[in-house]
Amino acid sequence: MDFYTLSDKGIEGEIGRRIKALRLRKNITQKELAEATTVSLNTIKSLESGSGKLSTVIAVLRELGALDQIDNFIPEPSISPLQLARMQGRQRERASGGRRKHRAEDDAEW
Amino acid sequence: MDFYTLSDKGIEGEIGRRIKALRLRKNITQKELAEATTVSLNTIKSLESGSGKLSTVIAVLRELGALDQIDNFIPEPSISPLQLARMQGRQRERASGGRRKHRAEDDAEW
DNA sequence: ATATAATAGATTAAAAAAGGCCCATTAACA
DNA sequence: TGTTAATGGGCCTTTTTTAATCTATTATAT
Repeated sequence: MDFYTLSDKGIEGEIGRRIKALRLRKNITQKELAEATTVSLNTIKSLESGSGKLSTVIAVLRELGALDQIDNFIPEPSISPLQLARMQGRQRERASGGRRKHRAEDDAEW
Repeated sequence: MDFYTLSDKGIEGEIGRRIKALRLRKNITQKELAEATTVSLNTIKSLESGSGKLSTVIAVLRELGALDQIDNFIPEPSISPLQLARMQGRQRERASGGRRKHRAEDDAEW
């Protein structure tokens, strides 16, 4: 599935559908899920239709036993040897290049 | 990394840190990211500290070129042959068992 | 070493989500 | 087939997020 072909709204909807599918696979009702996560039934409904807070997603995924997926979601970005060399081993804390007239094309170089 | 050992707040923080790391890896400032996603600078700050809406996460991940990760995040749940048989091929649309006195232990059977 | 851009934090108002409640529809049970 | 629990949608109030702006700190380029 290529999410880049979808609009933001489209992606939200797809995520909602998948969460619902996860819940149904465990045969849990929205009400049960709401009670288990201590969020309201309304919030579960909204989430399954695509809108909600990040914290809600996390609470629900925990209850559905799908928390480990988050690791793939936003993986710990690894540092390229090239960058590591350029920065003498230190981690960059701020984006930079601001004082340049024309910012160099972002080097996505690896 | 085992997210189940973290609290919800802890996970939110970790996600924020990873998004920030993704941004820094591309050497983009918060301001630039805000303009590119048409969300405010404030919202980017908040997101990187762990709070925000699902829609904000999506917009930011799109801009950072990490949208494809969502597929792993909440994978399309596959149906087990067992369940498929029980339901005569139809997809379940509602959780059930509600009319039972004591709900059977959720069969996570595959 | 200095200058400055990047970032964190705080405040106020507007927008959206969350929470609680009610009503209508219908999938799934018996 | 009849019953009813599960779900969706609306409405209202409370809480949280977003947005805009300002101040303070400090990493980074020169």
